[in-house]
Amino acid sequence: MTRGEADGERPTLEQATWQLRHYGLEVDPQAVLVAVRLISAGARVGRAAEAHFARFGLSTGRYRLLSDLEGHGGEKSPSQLAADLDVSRATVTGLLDGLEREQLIARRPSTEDGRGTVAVLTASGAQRLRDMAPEHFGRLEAMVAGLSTEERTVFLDLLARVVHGSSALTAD
Amino acid sequence: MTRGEADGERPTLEQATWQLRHYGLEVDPQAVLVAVRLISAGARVGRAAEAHFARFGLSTGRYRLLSDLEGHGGEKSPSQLAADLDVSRATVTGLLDGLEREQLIARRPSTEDGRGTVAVLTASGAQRLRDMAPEHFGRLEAMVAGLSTEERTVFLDLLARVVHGSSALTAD
DNA sequence: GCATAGTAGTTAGCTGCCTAATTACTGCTG
DNA sequence: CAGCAGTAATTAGGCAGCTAACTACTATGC
Repeated sequence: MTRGEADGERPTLEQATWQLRHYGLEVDPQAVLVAVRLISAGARVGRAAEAHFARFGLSTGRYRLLSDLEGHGGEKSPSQLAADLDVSRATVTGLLDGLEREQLIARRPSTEDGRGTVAVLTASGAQRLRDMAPEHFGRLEAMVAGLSTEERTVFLDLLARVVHGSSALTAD
Repeated sequence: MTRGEADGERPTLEQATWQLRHYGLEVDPQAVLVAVRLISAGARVGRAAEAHFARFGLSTGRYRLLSDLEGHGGEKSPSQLAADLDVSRATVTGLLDGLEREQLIARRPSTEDGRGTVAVLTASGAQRLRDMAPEHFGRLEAMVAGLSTEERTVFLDLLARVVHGSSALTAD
């Protein structure tokens, strides 16, 4: 291993510069680095969290669903869940299938809407969340432990501004 | 819609604080926010890039593979690709299958190793990359256009430090 | 009050990622 | 040089996301 640094350093500025020159583009290589490394860092932190979920038989999607349900009194319709988790209704159906199989949630027909269903957090589901919480949040905190409070504030601001910039593009 | 801000602002500090109190944890809510919003921002920017790839019949994985191939003289073994893209060899097999079907790459048996194969970027593959490059990099640049050069430098530094913090956890 | 448009949830089928197992070959070691 | 550990690529099977299409029901508008 000649590589001294982990690969939060990839691609390098040189690689980005080469690439842009190769295509003959007048784009700031540093800007490209910011975008690409943000994607990669997010995925990396996400995978680190996912690894912990897996020990409790959950995935990121399942965890987010349970957690969202808990923060909402333990009951919510699949459509609402899809909207709040920013995934499709079909995905929610799949997540609920898995969670129902393990009895972490239950499905009840809606009393108000004949088409509707309500996902209900079961006692096991709530317990599962409680079991994994300390280590989960501890791990998240550990990942950003290298940043001071001030740096975290700056980071959140910069993140928000990049997200804002990307929304403009997404809103096609 | 009462929501004035896009959802780079979710979860909110209040939500994180509530959750940590609910579980009785002594964890800094701001630290949790940083981790969670980083994951979400990375995914969002990634999806924005993916939307452009889709117009050219590619996915993020396929694009990364083609691009990596191009940066390496157009030839590489699947194992090497898996290592460099940080995915499993099985995933590379799947990506190559798709790319080969569209003739963007070709597979050749390795001359040195009887077990081995070499993925070769075809002329169409190189052309595809050239076709999408201007808009792709333009979009990446646009997403970070809200940050000054100094802010980008700070951002890259902070990102690297969070990645470093997460590596410690991943290296179980 | 009945036809039609819209919405809730599911299903089917795609991609991309994973791990585990399989097959084919290399290379070391006694 | 025979055997065996290791590596290359694929295959099989799983999950999570997607879109599109379908069913069942609601709500609206003549």
